[in-house]
Amino acid sequence: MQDKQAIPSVWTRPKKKKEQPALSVEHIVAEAIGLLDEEGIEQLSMRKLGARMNAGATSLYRHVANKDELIELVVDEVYGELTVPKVTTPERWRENATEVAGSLRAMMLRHPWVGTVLGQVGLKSLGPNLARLSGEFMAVFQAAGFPVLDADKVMNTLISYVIGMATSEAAWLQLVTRSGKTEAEWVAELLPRAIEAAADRADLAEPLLASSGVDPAVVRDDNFAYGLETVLDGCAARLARL
Amino acid sequence: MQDKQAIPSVWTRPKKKKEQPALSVEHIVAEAIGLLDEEGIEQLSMRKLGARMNAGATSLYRHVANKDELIELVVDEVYGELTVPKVTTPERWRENATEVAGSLRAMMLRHPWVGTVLGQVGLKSLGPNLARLSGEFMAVFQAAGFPVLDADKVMNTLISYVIGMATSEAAWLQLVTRSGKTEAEWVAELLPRAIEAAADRADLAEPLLASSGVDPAVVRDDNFAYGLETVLDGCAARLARL
DNA sequence: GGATGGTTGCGCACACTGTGCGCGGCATGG
DNA sequence: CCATGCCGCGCACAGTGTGCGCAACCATCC
Repeated sequence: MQDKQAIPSVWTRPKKKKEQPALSVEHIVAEAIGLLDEEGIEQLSMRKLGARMNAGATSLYRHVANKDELIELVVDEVYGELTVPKVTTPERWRENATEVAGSLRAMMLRHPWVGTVLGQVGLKSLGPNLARLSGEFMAVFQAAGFPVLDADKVMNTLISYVIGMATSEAAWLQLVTRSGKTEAEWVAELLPRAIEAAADRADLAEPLLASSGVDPAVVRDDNFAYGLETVLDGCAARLARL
Repeated sequence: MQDKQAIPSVWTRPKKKKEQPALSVEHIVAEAIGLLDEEGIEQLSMRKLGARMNAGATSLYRHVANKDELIELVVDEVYGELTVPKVTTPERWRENATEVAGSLRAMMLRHPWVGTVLGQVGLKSLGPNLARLSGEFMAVFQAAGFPVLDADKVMNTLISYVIGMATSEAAWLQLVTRSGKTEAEWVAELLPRAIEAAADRADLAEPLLASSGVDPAVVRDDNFAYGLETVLDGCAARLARL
């Protein structure tokens, strides 16, 4: 146990310093995202994060007020992965909205912990990235012809759908990957039980059977696209009604 | 410190037993919901829950496998508060869907912690109440004329929207109530900062200003209703397109 | 030069968490 | 009457977020 340098003796490397970029908010946030992607939200602890950066747990508190603030930073950072396409022509609002919705969903599936965390960070966060995004996304709907007040509500509607859907998908995905089995194995295992549970209503089993052979990821993609089209149809109806 | 009865002496009430219904799964779940409603999710601990029931923390483990299972039970229990109206006429599917969406949102605002927890309990739960509900809700859309496969997807779309919207509302509500201030005070305080942040895009401030004087709860109700109508319009379009 | 003051990393400690283990009392059934 | 099961509980362990104060560094100024 004496190997811990109680005294920085002469031959102990005085630590060239700066060999590591040391700690910084950006670095901490980046490593936190890495840890979250690899191990999930409930495995993120300040101690573990510190260890991953060859640092003590409490050292992080020099750069981050507390864990909640860290999470706010992390969430805004992943929002930064999203980009809203520049509005080309007003007629293309539907393609633009589809693209934004798709990239938001993709981001939430890439970082499955985001969904579980969104409910906890209130709107108090509204980091710079999210602020920029919502502004750019608003522009899409305004260009489409929605008045500002409507554009705001329509945008929230679409985002709510995507977040709701993707959160549920991500929870499922985390459950699957944590079990070690593949998604297809999981549904194959769950399917007979579900069918049995709905034995009295044979029709309820039909959607399950219909997608029994297909790649579950494709099924999820289709379901998402179906709902997205439905919501966009609703937006279009609103737009037509002026 | 000797007051702890190391030995149950004769004059120590041998505890008439059964004076309390003691511990039971139902009782535990009910108290957990009470604690969650009062203090929020991060304040729920087995020790605190035990104390609230005049019991030790670990006593609960006789009836509940672990905290995660408790939460699954609790979530299914609050799903039990929802009721799906009996299908009257197929034409009334829209009213029926509106009613279900509204009661789901109301439940999630009554129990603001539900949203934060939904992302964590995967579909692994699917307790009896949720199973019953989705079956009954499916029936509404089938009666409306949707084929089974479409009814399933349309239902998921609607639910995703409601959950996404209500989760965000609930997070905001929890933030507000935890601060002690009223919702109106909060927005009044936040408004100038938001307007300043969007100084370069004056039109972005318009939605904020438009609702500056109104009761925030009414604004939220309106926004939810607006999005709900939009989604239902999309469903109607799908139905018309057969 | 040397002193000074601010910044950074860290060890320690505290209050708290979920939960496995085993004890001792209780109710029931033979 | 004893035996068998159940139930509540105290103890203990590993792990958490985080406040406090020390030690080492850096840049600045006398």
